[in-house]
Amino acid sequence: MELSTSEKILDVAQSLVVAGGYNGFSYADISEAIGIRKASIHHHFPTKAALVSVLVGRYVRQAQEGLKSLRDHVPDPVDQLDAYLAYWQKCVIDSSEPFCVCAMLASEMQMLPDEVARQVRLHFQSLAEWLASVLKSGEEQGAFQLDVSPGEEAQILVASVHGALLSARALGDAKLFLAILGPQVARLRA
Amino acid sequence: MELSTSEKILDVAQSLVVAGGYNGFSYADISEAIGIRKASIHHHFPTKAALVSVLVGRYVRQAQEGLKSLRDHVPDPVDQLDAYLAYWQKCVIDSSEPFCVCAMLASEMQMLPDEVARQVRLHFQSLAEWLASVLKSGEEQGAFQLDVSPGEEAQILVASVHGALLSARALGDAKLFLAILGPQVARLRA
DNA sequence: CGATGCCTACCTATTAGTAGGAAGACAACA
DNA sequence: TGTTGTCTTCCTACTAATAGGTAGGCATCG
Repeated sequence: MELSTSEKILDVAQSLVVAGGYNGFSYADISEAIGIRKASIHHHFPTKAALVSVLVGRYVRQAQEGLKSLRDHVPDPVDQLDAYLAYWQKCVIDSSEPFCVCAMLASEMQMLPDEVARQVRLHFQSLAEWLASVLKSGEEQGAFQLDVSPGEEAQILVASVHGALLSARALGDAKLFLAILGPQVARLRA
Repeated sequence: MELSTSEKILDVAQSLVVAGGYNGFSYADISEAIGIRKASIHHHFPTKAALVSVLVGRYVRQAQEGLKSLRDHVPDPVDQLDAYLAYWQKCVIDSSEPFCVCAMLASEMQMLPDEVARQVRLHFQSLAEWLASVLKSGEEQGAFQLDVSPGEEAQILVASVHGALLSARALGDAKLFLAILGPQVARLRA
């Protein structure tokens, strides 16, 4: 089935945000990409702030669903963590989405519309919570051995993932992502 | 002594880049901040690309000088690493420069002028090299115990530092930086 | 003198956003 | 059945503000 126009707009806008952030794209860019007039985009999303807010909302929801289904369908916490990292590794390798929308926006935090900033903050929190719960389960099963609390270890992982995405992008070296995260998860293993 | 106009321009532009990236500021912003006309800025820096290139060049040079003098004046590799992290911790805590210029620009890599992208890439490389040499010295002295090679461990640290800066910014929590980096350097200690 | 620093005044392209209309889909209804 | 009326989608055409950048003039200083 064909994608609806508003979904096409969101898809294009998302890849533009990933590429250049909130100030790195315009309605004209989207217009050109999907063959529609600028005014038609305003019909679907009255302001840029509203567009990005819907976009981030969708992204956060999809991420939460993905992480939740990972916890539900993959039994082993070690495999859950591996699957999460494999997702990003794939994104980086095939350049389909070589950066996290919320990480991108977090770097521009100070100039984001309030609502978007709030959403980004919540995403960082819920991601850390998910990782903390995975690490805690793994620790209880004796599969992980943590130096600090699951919550603190989760914050380290969140930072490592985003930092590794950034390094890979900066150096144009997709393999760098796993080179950084590999040792980081290896040391968690009991 | 008074700062020269071009240094004032660079200072303001740098804090604007840190806040919002390459596309997050304009000549008008600088003009307003230092009380000078837009055209006068063009007199000092003919194009925005040239301005940012000079700005990044200055930043990279200062960083290299700082790191070099740290290696020269601080004997212990462990103290060298601590001093490097203390520098960023201070920047984050007092909000003087809560993010790395090159990390900010790295996130926008795909839309940067070629010359600036090159400079950012080089900064990431030289930072990793410095950290690798510090880690190697520390390992040889028995002060560090590394799981992987100094080079790989350095890439992990670069990613951790930038990721921690990003998390601290995203959550608006300055203490998060050290909460992430503390355990990371602790595990390196023999 | 010439170079430097800063100015006024201007330019063109692009920005986000608006007003109002045409075309089609889809009911409700006589 | 045809005929409304409304809703959605997209359009042309426009706006005011801002973007980066240019031309040329006026002081000042070595």
